[in-house]
Amino acid sequence: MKRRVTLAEVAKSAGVSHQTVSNVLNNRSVVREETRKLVSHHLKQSGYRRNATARSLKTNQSNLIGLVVPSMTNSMYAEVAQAVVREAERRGYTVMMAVSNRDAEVEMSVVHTIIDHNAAGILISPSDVEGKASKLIKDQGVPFAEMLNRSAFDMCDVYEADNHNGARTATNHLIECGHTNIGFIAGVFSSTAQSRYEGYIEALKTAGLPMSSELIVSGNYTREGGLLACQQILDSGRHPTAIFCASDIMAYGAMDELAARGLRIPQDVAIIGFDDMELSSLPGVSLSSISFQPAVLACRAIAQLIDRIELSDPFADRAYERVPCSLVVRASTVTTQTHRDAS
Amino acid sequence: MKRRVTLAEVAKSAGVSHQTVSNVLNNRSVVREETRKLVSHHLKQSGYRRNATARSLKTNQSNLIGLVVPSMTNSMYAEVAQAVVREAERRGYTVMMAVSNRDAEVEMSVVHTIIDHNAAGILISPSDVEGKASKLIKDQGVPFAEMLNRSAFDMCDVYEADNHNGARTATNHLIECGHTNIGFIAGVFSSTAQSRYEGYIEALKTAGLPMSSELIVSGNYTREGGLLACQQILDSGRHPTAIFCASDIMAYGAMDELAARGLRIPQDVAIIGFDDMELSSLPGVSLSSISFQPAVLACRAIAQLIDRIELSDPFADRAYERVPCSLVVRASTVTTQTHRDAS
DNA sequence: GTACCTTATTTTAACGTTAAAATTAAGCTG
DNA sequence: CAGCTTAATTTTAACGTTAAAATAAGGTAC
Repeated sequence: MKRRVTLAEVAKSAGVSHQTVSNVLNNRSVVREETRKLVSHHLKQSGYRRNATARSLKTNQSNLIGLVVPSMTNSMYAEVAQAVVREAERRGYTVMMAVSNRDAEVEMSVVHTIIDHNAAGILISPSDVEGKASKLIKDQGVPFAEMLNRSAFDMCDVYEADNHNGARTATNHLIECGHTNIGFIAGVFSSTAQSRYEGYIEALKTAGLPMSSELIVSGNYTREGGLLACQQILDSGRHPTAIFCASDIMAYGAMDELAARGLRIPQDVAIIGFDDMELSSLPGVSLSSISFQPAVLACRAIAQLIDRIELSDPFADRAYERVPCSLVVRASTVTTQTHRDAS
Repeated sequence: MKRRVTLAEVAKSAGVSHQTVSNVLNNRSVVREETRKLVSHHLKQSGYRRNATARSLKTNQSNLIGLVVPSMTNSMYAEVAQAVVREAERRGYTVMMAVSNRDAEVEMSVVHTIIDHNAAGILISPSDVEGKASKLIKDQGVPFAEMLNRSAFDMCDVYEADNHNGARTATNHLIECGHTNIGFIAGVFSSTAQSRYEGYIEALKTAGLPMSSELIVSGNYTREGGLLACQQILDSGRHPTAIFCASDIMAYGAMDELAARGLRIPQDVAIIGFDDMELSSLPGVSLSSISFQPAVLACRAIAQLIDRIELSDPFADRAYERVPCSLVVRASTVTTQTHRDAS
């Protein structure tokens, strides 16, 4: 590990004190123009780079931001992570990334580590509904926001999709297509999963349709989980003609199972997902879904978080953004070619 | 920002010196058992957490690892990132994530930032074939490895797929299916793209098939790029009956275009990709591809990097792992149902 | 000519930790 | 019991930076 050039070394070579060099680096107006030029020259020549660690220790503010997501194999979170990382880069911040794997204990641990590194702010998509991690962050006084999921800790900025209305819209779409026996593949316990469940229930109620617990099975936000849930629903003996999946990923698993049984989509069973992932529009997939642009949401969240960090504006109102969802109809719910990709 | 408990404060409350507390924290054997217990108790009670920044400044070693990838919307890199982040977490490291967006200048900038933060090591999937970033990292004496791509800088650990053989296998598969007019959608300029191109060429040559520059078009590793390249190939007037795409993502774009033109896969045009992404196995997609488990590769790369950091073993041989690729045949190249998913 | 600004720069101290040196206490040896 | 060894602890200094205080030089007012 090669030792890097320090401020003191540059100072010596330029024949000034280290503080003057520091002043030049930080654009303090006290420095005489002539001196500034001299020092700048030596800075450039030496290839000097600020030691972010030392700076962070002294000023007690890093330009590190923590990002905690449940998973990254779900391409929605990958998109979100990319949006966050790039916006952070643009504004001079570096992202410390952590994956909680939907485990509350892991989540606490990574949040601790992030705080240990003196993060200036944290963006979290909480896995633990109780909000222990959020409480911890708040206790440590670190600016933060919740994203795509909400924990019981209800005292920070929240950015989420309008999951309830989205789920209702999806279910209504199936009802409008004439389905009366509609299965639901739910997510794991989380605010988002809960809202989507409630939206589904509300739509059924409003339409006066009966609901059956046998038609509601929980997946675990994976393709495999969707497949298993689909199996269970199909084997329930309730003969569903449509299934609403709380995420596209799980819908893919359901499609696997339907294909394996030789059931046609949508003639035998219609399918609609949630998230409208990139690949749902592939011609061979053509999965109807609920769209809400998570990257845009993430971008807003990180931008606002950095604003808060830099302005340290504790009086700004707590943000609560709930972006609208829109229905994307594709071949998995309607047969007429004309309606395909009516996004 | 709430001030955190410091070592000195714990020392005061326990009635010992700060150094003793430090010794307890670092499990130094000099501490008397009785004292250790006393201090441990006060540590726990105060909720003390090590200040990673201060520690890093003093010891000149952080437990931060930089990860630089070209993109994250490509789910292959998302998988890789997840693998790296989780293995790093497991070993007590935190990942600073950066996206270069395939821009050499951005890449240099993020690498600089990562080094500024005193990263203990860096894992990079270089975008710049010249390897300026790799040279910079090496110059700064930071342990690092290249992954999934190789730059001209040929003096570090490299982990990549056997792209050449993979591409040859893919092309041979098409040839064995009876195709003689085979298009190629290439990647952008990179070692990986180059190797895949060479594998394609070699297969054609070996089979004694003519090659045409009109059948070789470069995409940019996006679905949109694949679509445009496919258009160009189909409009060339060379009537290809099969297309080999240097990545699954681009293959998806090609499939979009084929569907738009009403061409059947594989009857009119067969398609094979590279990377075997998760969703290529969806029943409606069924894209034949070349598989090589990037997450496994990434996991090996990060594990080895951490080993190097911790053992600081400069005498260990430079690693060069080139993992084999395997052919996955699906419905996009063969019609018989029996061969589907013969992974 | 002394007192008092203003401007540019330097000196000192501090952030929280660890390494190294110094101190203290206790035990042993001949 | 002087002299030495060992064990446990404390003191000092340092990592590279920035904040705050101190200094120096030059100008202005009366």
